[in-house]
Amino acid sequence: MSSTKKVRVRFAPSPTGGLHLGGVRTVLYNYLFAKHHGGDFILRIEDTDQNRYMPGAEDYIFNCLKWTGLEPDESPVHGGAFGPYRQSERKPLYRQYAEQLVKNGNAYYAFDTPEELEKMRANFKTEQNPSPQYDHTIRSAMRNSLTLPANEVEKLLAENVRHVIRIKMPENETVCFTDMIRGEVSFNTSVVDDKVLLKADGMPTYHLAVVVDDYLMQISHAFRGEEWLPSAPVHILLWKYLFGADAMPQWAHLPLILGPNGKLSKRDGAKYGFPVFAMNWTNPATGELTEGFKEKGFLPEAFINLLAVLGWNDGSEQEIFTKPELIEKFSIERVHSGGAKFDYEKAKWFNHEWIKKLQASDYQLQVKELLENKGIAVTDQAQFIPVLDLVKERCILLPDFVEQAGFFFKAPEKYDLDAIKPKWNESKQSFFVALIRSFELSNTWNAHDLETGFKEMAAARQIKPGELLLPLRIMLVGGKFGPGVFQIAELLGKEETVTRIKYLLTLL
RNA sequence: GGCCCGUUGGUCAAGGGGUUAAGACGCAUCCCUUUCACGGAUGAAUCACGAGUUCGAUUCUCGUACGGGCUACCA
Repeated sequence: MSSTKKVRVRFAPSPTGGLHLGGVRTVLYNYLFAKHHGGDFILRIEDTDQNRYMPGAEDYIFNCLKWTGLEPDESPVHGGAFGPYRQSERKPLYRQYAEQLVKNGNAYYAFDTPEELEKMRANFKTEQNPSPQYDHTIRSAMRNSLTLPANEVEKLLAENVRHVIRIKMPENETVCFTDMIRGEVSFNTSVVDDKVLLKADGMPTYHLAVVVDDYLMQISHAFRGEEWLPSAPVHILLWKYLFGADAMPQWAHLPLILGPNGKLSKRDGAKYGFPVFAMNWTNPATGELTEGFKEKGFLPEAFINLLAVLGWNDGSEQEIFTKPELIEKFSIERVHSGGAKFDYEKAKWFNHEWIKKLQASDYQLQVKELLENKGIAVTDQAQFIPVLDLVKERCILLPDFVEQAGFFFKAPEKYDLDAIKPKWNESKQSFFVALIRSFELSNTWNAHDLETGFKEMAAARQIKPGELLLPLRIMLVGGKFGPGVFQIAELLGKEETVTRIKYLLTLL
């Protein structure tokens, strides 16, 4: 391992839609690795396929990075010395590398039309080989610079006939490399096809672009999803042909995050009721909305934490990690090689832990907005933080605060009267009338004194406090939930407490 | 079909030739709490299978099965 080289890693999404769990985790691992080693985290936009380009997707990606706090050091918006960071803006760069490969005999021009390719696939398709590839067994039957006479190739090129450049995969060679997560991985070149490197529109494919840009941007370590493993031999060979194997970054292929049935898809989210994208994403073409973790009520700290330990752990029993702790402890070698099924129940547990761990002031703004959206105005700012602190252990997702804290700022709309009525009687009625009186007369107002006074009154009337506590709770809260009833009364204030008791008495 | 990767409780996982095979989520029971939670305790539940190597395999090797990924002028 050459440790002299500065650590530079990149996340290279294509702006084709929302950013899902796996993508964010790849960002996270890149980010953590870079920061751990004092290196740079680069974001490169891989927009070489104009057919799949989705307006808004690039801004969306940056918004997700901002929300998660995983901001790059270099990117199309952050700048940097290795730009441009959008592959579409680098288009003129790639052709020379492809041509160099042709010149050296490692690639060739192919003039086959889409129709001809389709025909080839249909012709060679058999039961044993349902998806024939453009490989060493088939390229001799196609129209390319390997089969056509040199003068005709020149003529076609001169006439600007649409063509691509394909890599010429060697026959029966073994390509192997050491993956930082899975160790030695090897392939036989005979079974990998002659991938297109430069498309007919002059844009590079991923295969060429990733190698050229990783080289030009001096990437030291390349992390990507396991789905790229089968095309790794193409990239390894390209590195060897173009820049030398020594210059090649170290690879790590991250395990996939699985849904209930295989690779996690946004469909799984819709089907099983959990988010798959980091933030809400609306497909501009269809208007279809896919829910995000942010809007579902996850804290970014929790989101990062749960993603980090989905496929990685530090060997200890620790599960809750702050970002600085992750940066300190992360190592790519401790990432598992096996895929992990995403467990939404555990994800919620992480969020719950973080709601408890963080200060209420850290997320008060989000909660206030949630309340206001439900028509609950927070007028008393001084009470707001104490209220949140009082109820936060009951909240798993941010929207839970609406139910748990809402009644402090707006009287309940519904009361669980059925919980009181069956056992209601005259003596209880008169107790509460007296309680109102004593509350009105009291000149202190804190939970402890309230409770003492309440219990003394109950004892004097020979009623068990337990018989009275639940009714009082319903009067103040509306239902059988929430913190200690006298703590609620304290925060509610004398006036509001009395008002609510009086109102409920009229309903009983 | 071919190729590649993987496989420890339902899920995330530690461990890695000899262990009572950690821990967490979830689930169940109990304690605390005159609500709901939080917290605490306990419990059920795991090394895919078959060969080999070995005094001894969950751990190493090879097969098999199963799961997943890839197989586009998509990334």
